[in-house]
Amino acid sequence: MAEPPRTDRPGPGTATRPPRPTSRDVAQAAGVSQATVSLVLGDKWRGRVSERTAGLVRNTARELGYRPNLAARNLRLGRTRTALLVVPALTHEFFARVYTGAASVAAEHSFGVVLYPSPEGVGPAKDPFASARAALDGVIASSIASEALAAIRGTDLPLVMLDSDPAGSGAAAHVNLDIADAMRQVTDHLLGLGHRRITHLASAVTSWTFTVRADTLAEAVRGVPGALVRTVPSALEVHAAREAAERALSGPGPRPTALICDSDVLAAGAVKAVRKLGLRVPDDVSVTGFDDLALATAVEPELTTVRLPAEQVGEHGMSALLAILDGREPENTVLPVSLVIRGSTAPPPGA
Amino acid sequence: MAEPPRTDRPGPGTATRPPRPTSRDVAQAAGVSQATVSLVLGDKWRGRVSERTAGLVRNTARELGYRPNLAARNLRLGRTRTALLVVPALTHEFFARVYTGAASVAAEHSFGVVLYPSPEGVGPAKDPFASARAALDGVIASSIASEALAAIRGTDLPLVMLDSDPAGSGAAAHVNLDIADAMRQVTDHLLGLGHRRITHLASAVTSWTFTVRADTLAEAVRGVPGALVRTVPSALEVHAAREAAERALSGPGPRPTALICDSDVLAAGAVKAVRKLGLRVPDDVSVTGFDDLALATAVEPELTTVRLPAEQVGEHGMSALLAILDGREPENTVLPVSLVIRGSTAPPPGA
DNA sequence: ACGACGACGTGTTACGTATAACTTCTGGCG
DNA sequence: CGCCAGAAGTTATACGTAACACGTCGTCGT
Repeated sequence: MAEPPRTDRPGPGTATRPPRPTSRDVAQAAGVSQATVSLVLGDKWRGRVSERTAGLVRNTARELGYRPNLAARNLRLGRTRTALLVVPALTHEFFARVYTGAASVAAEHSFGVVLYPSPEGVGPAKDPFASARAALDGVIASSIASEALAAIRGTDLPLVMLDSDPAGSGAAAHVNLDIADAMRQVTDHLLGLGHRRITHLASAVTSWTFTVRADTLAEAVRGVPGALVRTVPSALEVHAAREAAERALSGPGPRPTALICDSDVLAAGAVKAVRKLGLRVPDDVSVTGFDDLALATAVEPELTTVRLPAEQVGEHGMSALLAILDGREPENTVLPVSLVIRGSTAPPPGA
Repeated sequence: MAEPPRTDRPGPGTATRPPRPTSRDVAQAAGVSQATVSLVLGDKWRGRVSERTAGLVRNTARELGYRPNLAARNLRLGRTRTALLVVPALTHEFFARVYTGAASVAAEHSFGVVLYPSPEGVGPAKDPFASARAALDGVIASSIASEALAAIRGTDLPLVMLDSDPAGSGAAAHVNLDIADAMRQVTDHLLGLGHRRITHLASAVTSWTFTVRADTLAEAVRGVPGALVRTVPSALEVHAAREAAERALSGPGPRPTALICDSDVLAAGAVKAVRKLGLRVPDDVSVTGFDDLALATAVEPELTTVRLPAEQVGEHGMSALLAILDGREPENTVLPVSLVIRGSTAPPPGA
């Protein structure tokens, strides 16, 4: 049924639009000078313009439907009150939430946020600015390819990095999640339940946040007698994860009793794999996720996972950028995370 | 464990930035006039500037790291190559995908897309432009509150509406999904399996797309002997949906054998409700979704649902806007949808 | 030999705003 | 009466770019 899109043509449509009124038009209509209009509308008229004139100007502006020309203002002021947010993909709920947080703080300060969805992973992402058709005051970047990072550096725009390596990034500020602590909590939880054979279903893309997880996990089990960790990489997609998890569970050697997944998406795939092999979660195999997406409570059993405060990441990132633009000292923040224990983890069978 | 965020202060940080080079700086360095630089870099020099000079200018520009000042260009040209996309919330995968589609078409034409996440449902959303700190060429709006619509009309910016009532919206173009056809396919599928007692788990927000679904469903079962449809509204959230579905399944009268949900999110909640009552999907109760989100294949059983081409909605919307801005006639499009049959539907028990 | 024409550029202007610097007027005070 | 201070505006300018309308050659046709 590959029915083609139906299309038809509407009426005349393109009406000729009258030119937008400028501040000079308002001035003329109100019988004052353009400068006065600018003063009044810019709220800088205290002691410079009489109350009566100010009111007159404001009314005239409203009647004419005056809206200031942003391009002209930006040119005059040399800043745009606009920040660029660079993320791998908006369809990942985590990044959508980061955007939401950043945009809400921005709005409070009359700032805007434009997005540059850098192609996932190592994709081109050569130049965020070829595509970002806006004048920018600063950049907030998350999980970004190094070529893109270089392009940003070349612009000498202030840069805030999110959830990425704090060392040598050249960023003016960092907002990080306490990923190491998160992984430690997950590991402690599983070890405490009695699990010893653990498989780490990891993201195939290697960025700082994922590297830290693997390293922390390795370190956390060191010295625990009998503990054994294996790592299996997977693309961040349910069915890729299902296949990877299936291989991990049915491979040679003793079957793992717990799967630590780098994302709730991977965990959902892992759950499907367990079921497909005729086993049950959490009775036979425990599964943990990461992120606490909406997905985590939509699947069954609901996922034990790490709640990452995505909105806060965006909020703090934007705040840091605003501080920099204000000439203030930005704060490097490390946000705490929390383990949310739900139904996908339990003691291993026979414990 | 409400551990507060740790913060610390980085080094000096705010280095004094050298002023960005302008086209005049490039001109001086290359020993030509600013006009020539503008011609060369604007690719309008064919037959006006010698090949050699053009090359010289381009090299000098690159060496100085020249990037044109967008604000100045926008002021001069009177357009910004920027569109505003108004959506309820980016954290809904559907809208994130609409954005992605719109942004990709925009990028091909050196356009940018800025977002205005209008508070969901009837929220304030008074003025998309108070928050949209960008100069705009046009607006694309989806599922928008009527106050916001009025604010947009007041700006005489060209408006393209997505998935909304084609009648009397004042939009210059519409991109719609064939929602009625979608609901007809769902209904036919379930009726064909033998279902007669059907509950419609509907969205509590009443926008065009949801109204059409209810109307179409009512019409589709008309004349089918014994067919009975009830409607239960719910917020677009898994747990709200679970509770609504639970009430629907355990209420008085004969239990429905099928749940038609207005969203995969609602369907996921419905599945949980069925399970909680000790019943099975699809053996005891069939469940259908809408949207075909990632969620649809993450839950078990995988959802029978309607695939909505979200990216295409965004793409067509942006194309229509570009057409309008070009002075061409925009196309009003109705995109076809398709029913995806997976594991959440089956014949009713005892059929 | 002379005018015309093409090739190659340049001078100049306007876009709409914010603001520094200047003018004008009124009243008050010595 | 003379002068100054403040109130209330206005004039003028710059931000960086794009593009229109000219200039200035050298060459070619007749």
